[in-house]
Amino acid sequence: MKIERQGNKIIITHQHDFDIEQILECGQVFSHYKTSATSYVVISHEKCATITYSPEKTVIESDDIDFFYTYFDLDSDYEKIKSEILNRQKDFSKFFVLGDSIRILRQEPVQIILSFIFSANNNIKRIRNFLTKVSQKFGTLLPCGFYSFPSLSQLSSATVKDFSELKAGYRSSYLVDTIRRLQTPEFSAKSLSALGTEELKKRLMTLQGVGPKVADCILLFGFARFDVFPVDTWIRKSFALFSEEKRTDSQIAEYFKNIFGEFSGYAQQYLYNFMLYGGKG
DNA sequence: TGCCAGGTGCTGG
DNA sequence: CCAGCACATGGC
Repeated sequence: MKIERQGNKIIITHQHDFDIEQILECGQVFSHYKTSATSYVVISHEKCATITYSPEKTVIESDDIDFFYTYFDLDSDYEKIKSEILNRQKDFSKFFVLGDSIRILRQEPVQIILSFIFSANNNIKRIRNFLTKVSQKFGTLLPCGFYSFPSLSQLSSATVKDFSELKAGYRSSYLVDTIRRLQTPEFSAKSLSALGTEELKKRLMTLQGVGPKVADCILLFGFARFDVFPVDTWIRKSFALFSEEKRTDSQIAEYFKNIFGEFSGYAQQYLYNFMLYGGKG
């Protein structure tokens, strides 16, 4: 893979480990828009990037290109990550078939926390539709023509009724309560980043609507903690490919973490993507 | 149409 | 501690 910087652009060629469709459509991010057959717009909090792509190259363009260099995890070596996974389980390569150019995005924690609270027992289309409505109601119209994901201060006035009107259902009160708690000292960015993975998971699980699975997704996508293995309905189904034994979600997570260790989060995302697109046909 | 979706909270044993 | 159930909503 070749990464080139030109002004406010990043140009990627020889794209062995970068496929923008795989990256954006693998269920890790919900605040992006397909603007044409060959372009996307991605929103992270108040930042916006335009991505145009072809089999030969991908061009990322933004007013804050440094931010998106980190966002797309361009410092990480995915050849190494994939080989580490294969070292730990030789026949895992079959799960790369439908997505071997995924990257784990470095997303904004508040956006991830609120998005994944809504994700529980829900489908990706509806999650995206809801978050778009939240952005339109509470966010700011950006120069790129899309709305920002709202800040906590923009959301601080939101009520249960507001979210109910946006069809958040029973999650409305979880969101309101979480928005309030995220503004308290125990959820300051500084105090959270000081915690180890297990301690941070416990802290996150004190939030309404955050159980073990949502907490793992927040750790992986919002805090770049890769020693987690979120178990959702697709991973639960996939476990039949690994063992005939009936296991609980936490036992399934432990099974995979024992194999993949510090690369668990990456392995989970490849397996999840395989099930999501392979399972549907 | 009924089942399912990147599950969680609550309750009873 | 764990199994079982209710839950808002809409995609398919």
